[in-house]
Amino acid sequence: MGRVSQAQAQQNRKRIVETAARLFRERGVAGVSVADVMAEVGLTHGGFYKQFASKEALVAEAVGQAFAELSENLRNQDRDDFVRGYLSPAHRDNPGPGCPAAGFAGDLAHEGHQEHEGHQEHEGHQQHEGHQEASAAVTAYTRGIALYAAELGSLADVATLVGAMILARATAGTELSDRILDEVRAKLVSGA
Amino acid sequence: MGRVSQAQAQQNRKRIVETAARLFRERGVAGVSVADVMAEVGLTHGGFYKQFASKEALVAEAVGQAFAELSENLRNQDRDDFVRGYLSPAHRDNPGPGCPAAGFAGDLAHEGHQEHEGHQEHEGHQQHEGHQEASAAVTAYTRGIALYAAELGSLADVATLVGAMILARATAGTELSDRILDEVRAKLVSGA
DNA sequence: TGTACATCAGTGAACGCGCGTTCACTGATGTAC
DNA sequence: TGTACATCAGTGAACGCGCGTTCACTGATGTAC
Repeated sequence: MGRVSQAQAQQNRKRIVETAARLFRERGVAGVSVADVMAEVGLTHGGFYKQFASKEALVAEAVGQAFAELSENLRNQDRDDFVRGYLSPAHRDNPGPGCPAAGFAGDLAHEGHQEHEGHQEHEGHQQHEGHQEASAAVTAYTRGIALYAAELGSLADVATLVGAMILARATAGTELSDRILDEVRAKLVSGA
Repeated sequence: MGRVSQAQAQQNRKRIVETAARLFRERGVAGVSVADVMAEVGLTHGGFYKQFASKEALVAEAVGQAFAELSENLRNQDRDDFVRGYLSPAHRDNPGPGCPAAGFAGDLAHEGHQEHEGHQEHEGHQQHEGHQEASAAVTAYTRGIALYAAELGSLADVATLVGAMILARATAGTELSDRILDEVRAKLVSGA
């Protein structure tokens, strides 16, 4: 296939971000290759770099996209309904369209720790005082968490929800997993 | 170097597990190669498979080791002290000897999701009904969480602690990160 | 207690594989006239 | 409105690299006598 209309290209780009946002939450960033995302959209992997500078850049956009979806969700239901849906087995077993704070946490957890990929010297800046600029993905994530807390009213409750979902997923298939959801729901939802 | 005494070999094995338990928490399982672990211990990577069946087996042992360390920790101080230490910037910035529930969560989060590594057909069992046996690492993790909850007295509090730590680490370097620790501490510790 | 031999922990090179990224190429789109 | 040409989104092969794992080899350890 040769060139494609600007409108089509723009739509393809959008679908790449949306698909990545879902796949990354399902399998983790490391578990999804650029080729996987492109194939799911129906394109070949080579064209990816016409739209994005790197996989890392896609991750950052996907994080932003996922939090935008969440924000929509939060505005369309009251707190208790949201919390009940959040702490459901359905949400635990279907992370694709689910919470980005829980879905991306594992991939960003170790971002601040030196030893990672190439990175090299990163221009002359030589901020060797351990300062380390945050990646675009981390910045998007942080903004998302702040927004989350603002809409839910409590930063501690966000931590509880996200912790419960991460633990419920890590222990999925066991009785403990269900108990986590139940006990936290009992604590966060007034009427049950 | 040729053969080594059984005592020495046993000690080497132990050091490999302890080193892995620390490095995995610091940089994530994917961020630490078998060669990294062996080099840190002072050995070459080839010998690894004389002691372990695979990297996956090491991960499982490392998870068990880390939870054993945590258990020791929990028994040696009262609840409020533990919680205060847990929600400290020191713990956030130094995950190596820290909480395994938070340190390994990111690596086990997507274990239950089909698409992973080779895995092949895994013998004739053909439990294709989506059942998927839990990996040894997930089993060790689940046991650890249960023990954690038992010693802390509340599964919901474990979720809150772990969620707070994961979010604080993912947002490390921002003002929000400190706020997470402060607000959750205020909620979980009676005397401030 | 000594001696001869088998064992096997550790070495270091090599293998396969997947993935992020690059690149020459294609041909429809967009634009200049 | 039509024609000529430049642009550039998408294609598919290829590159480099790191990592998990394997393997022939070494030589000190453990054991049998």
